[in-house]
Amino acid sequence: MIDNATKIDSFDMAILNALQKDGRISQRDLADRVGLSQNACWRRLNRLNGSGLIKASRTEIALAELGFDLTVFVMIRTRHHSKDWADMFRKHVESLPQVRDFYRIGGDWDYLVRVVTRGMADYDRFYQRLITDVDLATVTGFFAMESIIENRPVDLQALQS
Amino acid sequence: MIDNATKIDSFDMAILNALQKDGRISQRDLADRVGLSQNACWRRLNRLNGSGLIKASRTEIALAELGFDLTVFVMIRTRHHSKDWADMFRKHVESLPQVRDFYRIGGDWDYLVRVVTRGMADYDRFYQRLITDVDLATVTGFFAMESIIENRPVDLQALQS
DNA sequence: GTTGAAACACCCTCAAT
DNA sequence: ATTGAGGGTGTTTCAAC
Repeated sequence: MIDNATKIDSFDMAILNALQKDGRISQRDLADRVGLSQNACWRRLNRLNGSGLIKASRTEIALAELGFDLTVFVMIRTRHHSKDWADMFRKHVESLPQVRDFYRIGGDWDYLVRVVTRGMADYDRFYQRLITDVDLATVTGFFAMESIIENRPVDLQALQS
Repeated sequence: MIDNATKIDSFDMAILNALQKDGRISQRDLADRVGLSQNACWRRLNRLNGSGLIKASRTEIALAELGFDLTVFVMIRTRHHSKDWADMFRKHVESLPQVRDFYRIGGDWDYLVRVVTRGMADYDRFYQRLITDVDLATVTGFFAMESIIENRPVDLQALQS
C-alpha cells in the first residue's frame, strides 16, 4: 500500500513529527519549524499525503468531560482457533461501539481490547454483549484508575540509543 | 478546568463527532455535515474551542511503515506504594521515548504501558531502561501480533443501549 | 533547493433578517 | 437560528533563479 519509491529524509521526518504534535499547524509555521521555504514544504507535504504515510488527522476530545470516564483494558482468552471463528469474533468486537483499540496479542492471552465507556453500567453493557453468543475461555478487565499518558506522539527522530 | 456553564447539545455532539473522524474538515463541509449554516457552525466551534472539550488535533502516521512496527503492552507490578516512589516512577516512565500510553490500573497489576518500538532490539532497550534503578515486582510484556482497531473515534451520539 | 506573485479557497466578522 | 457580503489569512500554482 505504501509507495516504496518514496524516500523519506530528515526533513520529511521533521514534517511528520510536527504534524503528529499539531495536526492544525499552518504551512507557514510548519515550513519555519522544519527549516524549509513554504513552497518546498508544500511540495513535500503533498508527496507525503500521497505516500500513504499519513493515515488521518483527528481531533482529540476530552471524553471524560462528556461522561466517557471509564477506560478498561479487557484481556480475552478464546477457546476456538479456527480462521472462521476468528473472523466472526473480529466482526463481533468491531460492532461494539465502546471499543477504541483491538489487538491480537501473543503470550497468555489472545486479544486485548481497550474500551471507553460511560461508567460501569455502560461497561457492563459492553461486557454482556461481548460474551453473548460467543464462547470465550476467559475475560478479564483491568480498570484504568488514571490516564497518565494518552496517545503521546512518537519521536521519529529519536536516536536509537 | 472545564467551564461547567458550557451546555452541549446534539449539534455540538455532531461537531465533535465529525472532528474526531476528520480533524482537517473545512468549516463549510463541517457545517453541511451537521446541518448548520457556516456561520452558526463557526460560532459553536469557537465556543467549543474555548470550553476545553477539544484537547488537540493530531495527524496519525503509519508508524509501522517507518520501522516502528512492534507494539507491546507492558503490565507492571510494583513493590512500593508511597507517593514519593509513585512520583519518581512516573517521571521515569515518561522519560522513555517508546512510551505512547501509560495508565495506572486496578486489579492484579499496578500500571499498564503501551510502547511502540523499532523491533525487538528497541523494545529491549526500553525494557532495560525501565528496570534500571527502579525496583519492580513483576514486568510482563504482551506483544501485539496484529492491530485490528487503533484509536477508533468514540461515537458520542450512540444511544446508551 | 530558493523567492515572489497571482489566483483561489477558507476563515472570520459584520449587517440584516 | 439564517443568508450574504467584505476583508484578511492560508493554500496552491506558477515563473524565475
